[in-house]
Amino acid sequence: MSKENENNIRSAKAYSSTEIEDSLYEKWLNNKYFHGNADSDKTPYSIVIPPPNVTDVLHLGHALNNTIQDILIRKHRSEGYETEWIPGSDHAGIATQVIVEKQLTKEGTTRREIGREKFLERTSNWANINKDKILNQLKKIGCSCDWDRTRFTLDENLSEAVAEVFKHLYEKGWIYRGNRIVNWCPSCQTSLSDDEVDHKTSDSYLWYIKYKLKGSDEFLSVATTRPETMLGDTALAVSPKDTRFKKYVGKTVILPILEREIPIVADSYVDPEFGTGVVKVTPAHDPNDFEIGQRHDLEEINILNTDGTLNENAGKFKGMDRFEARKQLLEELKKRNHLEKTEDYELTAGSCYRCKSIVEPYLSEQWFVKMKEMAKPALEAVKTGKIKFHPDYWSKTYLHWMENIRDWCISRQLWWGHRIPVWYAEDGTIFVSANRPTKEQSGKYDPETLVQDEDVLDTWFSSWLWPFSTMGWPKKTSELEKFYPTKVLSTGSEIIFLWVARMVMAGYEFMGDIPFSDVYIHGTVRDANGIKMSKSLGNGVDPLEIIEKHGADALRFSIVLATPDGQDPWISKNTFEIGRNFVNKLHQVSRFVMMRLDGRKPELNSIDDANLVIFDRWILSRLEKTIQTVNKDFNEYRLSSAAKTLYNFVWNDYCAWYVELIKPDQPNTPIRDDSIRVASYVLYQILKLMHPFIPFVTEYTYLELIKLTDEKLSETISFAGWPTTDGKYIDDNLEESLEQIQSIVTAVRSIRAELNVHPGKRSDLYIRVNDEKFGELLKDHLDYFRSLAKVNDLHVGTDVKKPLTSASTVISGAEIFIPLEGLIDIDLEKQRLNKELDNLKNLLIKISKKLGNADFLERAPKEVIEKEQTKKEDYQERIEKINKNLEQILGW
RNA sequence: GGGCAAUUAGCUCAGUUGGUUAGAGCGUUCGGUUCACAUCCGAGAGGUCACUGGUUCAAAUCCAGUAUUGCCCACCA
Repeated sequence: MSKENENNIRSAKAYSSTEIEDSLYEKWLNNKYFHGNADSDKTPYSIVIPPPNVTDVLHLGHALNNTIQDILIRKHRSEGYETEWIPGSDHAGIATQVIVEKQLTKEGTTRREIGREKFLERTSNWANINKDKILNQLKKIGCSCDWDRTRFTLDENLSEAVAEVFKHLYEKGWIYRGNRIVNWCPSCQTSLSDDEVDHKTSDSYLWYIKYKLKGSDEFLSVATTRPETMLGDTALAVSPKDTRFKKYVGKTVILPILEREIPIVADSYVDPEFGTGVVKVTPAHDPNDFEIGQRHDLEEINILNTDGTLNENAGKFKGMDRFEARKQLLEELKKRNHLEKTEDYELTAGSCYRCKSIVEPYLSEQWFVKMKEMAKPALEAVKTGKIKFHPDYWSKTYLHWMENIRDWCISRQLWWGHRIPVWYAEDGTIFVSANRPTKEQSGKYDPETLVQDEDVLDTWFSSWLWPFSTMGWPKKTSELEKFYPTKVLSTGSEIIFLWVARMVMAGYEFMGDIPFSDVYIHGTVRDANGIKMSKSLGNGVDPLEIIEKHGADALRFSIVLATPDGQDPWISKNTFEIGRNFVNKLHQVSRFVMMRLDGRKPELNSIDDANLVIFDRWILSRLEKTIQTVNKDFNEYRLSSAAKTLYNFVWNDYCAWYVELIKPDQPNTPIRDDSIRVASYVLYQILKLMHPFIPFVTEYTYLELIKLTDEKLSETISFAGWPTTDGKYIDDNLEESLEQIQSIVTAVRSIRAELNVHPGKRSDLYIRVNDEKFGELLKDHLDYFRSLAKVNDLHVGTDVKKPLTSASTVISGAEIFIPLEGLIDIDLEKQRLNKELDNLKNLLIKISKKLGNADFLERAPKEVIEKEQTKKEDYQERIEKINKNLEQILGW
């Protein structure tokens, strides 16, 4: 061992992540380990990142999601796949624009004042700064993305893809312009998709308004939650089955205040049970009324301006804000005796997911995409298992939505985004083109007179192309050839519809193939009280703070461990201690093993197993089982389980038992050759297995370890390979034997602790075994567990006699005596034995009952009965022995 | 209203084809200056597996219902 290396290993008692992580990451970048080669012969394994919004600073949800992706990528990189993880970010239309507009408001100006061009420039600058911040945060976490292929949804090529897709769908007749009721946010001045509207209940009223029948003194009463919309009423509707109102259908009523004549129609939408059984129909301001209007050919009267004030159709209420107008209108109705009554009512109203304003259903001209046809193959893909959800139950959610899919409103009244590639001539003729059409394209129209649509496309209209637009589509690139389709998409459940489903549709429509075969849905990160973490609530934990304090490895490992498969993790700040402690533990045991090689060469790639003792073989058996379990967990996307499996193997099997077992009983003696070789071999496998989870400490340790060997090994653990297993060392009998030894050690420790024997004090140990074979096993390996049980002289055999004053305990197959002259409190010892006795007696009663049941004996499988029989005998035997020991105590 | 999930120790969770003395980590109690690690080591206490029925020789595990919680979807003027 070199002096420098020795110093490295021996210094730094506790692991210090901060000194190590940044420099390792830089090295990885400089060596381009993360770059996927599109011309490689290796099997591809690719992932596209769910692009974080440029408005987001990294929160724990990102940390979790990106750690998951990095684990999958790193694992497959180790396995020898050509991995490609494409990073990037999303321009996040509304969210970004709202932030910049807020800044403008503070500065006393508005976007309209500074103009489109300036506004976009400013927004773009802001987005670029934030974008870099976010991507750097991903680097801090250790994400092994291919930064050479970093993308942004507004990149030139991605914009080209958007325009191409728009054109393709338009020409296919699947994009159309329609008059539809959209959700309008008067504050953001934009339409919102259904998914962007939050529905919240609040205490409100149900107002009953009386409409006078024309040419009669009769009135029809109508219940409404939004009285101001009556200004846009163009009909009343009743149920066709409602006998009460049959006679009125076809007649007209006089709309109060505006005195407009409107018809009474019959429509099955109306529920006779609700309210008065008569509905006011406002086609321009309610989606259901709009449909009634379509069926009955009713006029659509819009009474609102885009900012939520009332327009000229509102008569004297013109110019008033919608809520003020409601107040005044109600006054007026009351005055004119048209308000019959007012009831308390729990109202559900839509609010803008961003600014929380109450959303207005609003009639406007928007662009839509027909979805029904595209949904068909996407539906099949999940039904037939071509695309699998993990956990599987999310596929139900997906299918349910797909089966009831509705057309997608893709226009947004914003400036920040992909401008709709549509140009209008004065007579309304439409040209679809990203740039101003040329003379050849525009035919008889002068291109200079064409005007581009003012609106931009929904943010998701670029996101849904992400799996292939990031790879260069519509160009035919080698990246597409190599890395499409990707393997897995990892995301939260909240965007299964918004994003996942649409990507599947786009994949089929534009690539003719699925975009990914697996969808991994992870939980939503919650705080210690189960509340969803969010910036606005201020209950978020900053990942960077955790990294600074405990290291990225600790953050990664903790959060994966804390996230149950398919469920929401509850995270508090000390959640991360588990990872920090574990990383330190691994670091400590690595130091120990490397030090205790004492200059000998480790064996890393294979193990000479000629002279191995039981403990060596045991840890190899455990190792192989661990590899198998971890592989299985990975196949099922059970990352939390994989982490837990590794945690237990490293901490319990390796550190607590194996490393303790191989420590010589005498100080300053080298560990026996074969055991330290096995220890270093297993350590090496551990590093490889753990690397996807905790990349930094494992790389650091790996680099230290390979300095000690002459074996030709990769310069980075990234390409060191994934541990293989052929089950060669798996030996259940041997594991069972070791468990017996462990239970003896534990039993001895337990007695000593309960009798308050000082941990440093050694004592003799007598073990009376039932059969000689077990005795031989113990005798053969005395030295190796002597120190664990603090034993001086050890007596093992079938005929060992119990020393006069000794504590005793009984385990399966053996009786254990510890002579403790003068140290034993007789009452305490009696208590101890009686407790054990009671426990066993209860078990015996239960099992006797079971074995006394004729049905059980008749119907249960033979093995089960035999097993129970053996257990019963074991309990009986132990009871007898304890009884004897108790009797003996009485003789003291 | 519809759908999906969850309910196991004080807390966070395992328990994958029914047979375990129902486990882990944290917390808690007791004891520890052993030359890898106090970010540690050893030992202990702590559970009618939400409730009620059913299926079965056998249920934390399967079925039905109830309750509570969370999420998603749709929303009745």
